[in-house]
Amino acid sequence: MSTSSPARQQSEPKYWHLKTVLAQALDTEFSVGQTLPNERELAARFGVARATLRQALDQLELEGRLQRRRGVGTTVAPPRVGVDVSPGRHAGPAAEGGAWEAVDCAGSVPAAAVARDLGLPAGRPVRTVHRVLLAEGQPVATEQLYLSPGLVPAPGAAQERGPGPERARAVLDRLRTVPWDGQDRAVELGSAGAEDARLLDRLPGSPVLIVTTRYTAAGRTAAVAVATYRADTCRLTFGDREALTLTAG
Amino acid sequence: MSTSSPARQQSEPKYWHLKTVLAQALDTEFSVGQTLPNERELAARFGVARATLRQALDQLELEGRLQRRRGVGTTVAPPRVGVDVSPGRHAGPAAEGGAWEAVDCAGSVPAAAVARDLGLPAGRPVRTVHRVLLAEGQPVATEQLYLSPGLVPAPGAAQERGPGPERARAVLDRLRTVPWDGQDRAVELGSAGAEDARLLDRLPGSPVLIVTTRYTAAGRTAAVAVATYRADTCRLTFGDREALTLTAG
DNA sequence: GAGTGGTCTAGACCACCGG
DNA sequence: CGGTGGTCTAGACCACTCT
Repeated sequence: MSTSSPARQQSEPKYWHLKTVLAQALDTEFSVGQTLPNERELAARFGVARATLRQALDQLELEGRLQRRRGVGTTVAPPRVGVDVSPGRHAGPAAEGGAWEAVDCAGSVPAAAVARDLGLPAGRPVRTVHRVLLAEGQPVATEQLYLSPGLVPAPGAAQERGPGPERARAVLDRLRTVPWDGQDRAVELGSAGAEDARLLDRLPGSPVLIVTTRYTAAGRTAAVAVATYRADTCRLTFGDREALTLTAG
Repeated sequence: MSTSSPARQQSEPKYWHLKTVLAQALDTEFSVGQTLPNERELAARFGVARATLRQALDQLELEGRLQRRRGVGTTVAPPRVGVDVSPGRHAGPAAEGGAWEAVDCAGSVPAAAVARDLGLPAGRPVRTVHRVLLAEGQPVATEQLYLSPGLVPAPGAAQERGPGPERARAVLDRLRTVPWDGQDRAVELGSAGAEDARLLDRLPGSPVLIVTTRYTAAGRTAAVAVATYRADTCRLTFGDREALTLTAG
């Protein structure tokens, strides 16, 4: 890192250098949860425009090192929480650990790609279970579980009238009786929609990890789960590494 | 989308609405590979400042719908390519599909977290194999494979003198003879460092998916791979879904 | 109401790519 | 060289949270 090294690349952006300096400061001069000086003061201290400082903060937030809340301030984020997303051989969508909390069950129109996976025409509503994953008391993921028609019997009048969470749990119970063949998963980067952002206590457009799981039963895709994880606070784990199973790490 | 809907949320940001409009235009009026009007013209056309337009484009690029190249322009991106990252029971780090290309083998200092996984003191260099994953002719991921000392014998003088790729392949060959117990993986969001960005043909700071794999042999972590995937162009798949195995999907 | 981060503007200049 | 996206500025106002 000596400045005397010859023929360095031309013009390192200010925000990049700023990010490096800030990252080092976070390691040495701040502790988790501590509040940083406000953006206007930081910008002045470093002699840059606020927009430039924000570019550096944006990246640090993306890497999960900072947490910003409007009206409150910027704090040093704790290490990302590990969330186990292992396939688990013949487990169905309702067989996850106990941290998922059923929210509601209703009909909704899946995205075109999901409808295709289910072998249905686009635009048609299907029974959908909505769940939220809590880690350390905070919601870190939301999931929409789209069910193939006829997978579970139509709900009785009793459950249909009940409150949302109760209806959802009733459907999940029935899903446990389905003989599942297997599943496959995909992870990609996305940005939170308005609804997901609200549930995750983030701003719309925040980066999220989207996990799409296809569950197969009787030789075809019978359910598709689209889970949206906060990218700033979550690390998805596959395998037996230290992940939150019941209590937090 | 009717504006007459009552009690909508207060003040939708301009860039958010802009993103929605652009996303729809991409679906209906543009085809993959097509070049969009330049940013100054788009901003003028929508009656916003260029910075605001760029905020919308940033999100669309994050979602993998656009591809921007300095000095060239903004084009409509093809669908993300699926990359299989399935664990594969007792496979070692050298047992992947044929798309990985060995680049070099040298000594390097792993990050503190990696050193801890390997049971080594921080700051100590270890033998490291560097690989690049090509998909459709383009590099989409880079990987540093950190090896526990003593895992493979010191290289003979012949390989030590050879060019980088040859040295790397020689080490990978030796790794295939190691009896591996298993592995576990974690996926998280990060931003590309200067070196990774160069190899992936991206700007520093670009969002990447970081896959950390720990390989165990003889009951302990004997190798750690840190792979960096372009988040804009890659979808990581676990399972038997349509992923690129030999040729592209 | 005071203070924070989020949005937005209208410019300027720079780095890079292609012809 | 001209045109593109990338960086940067110095402001302004807004939405939100807390007191």
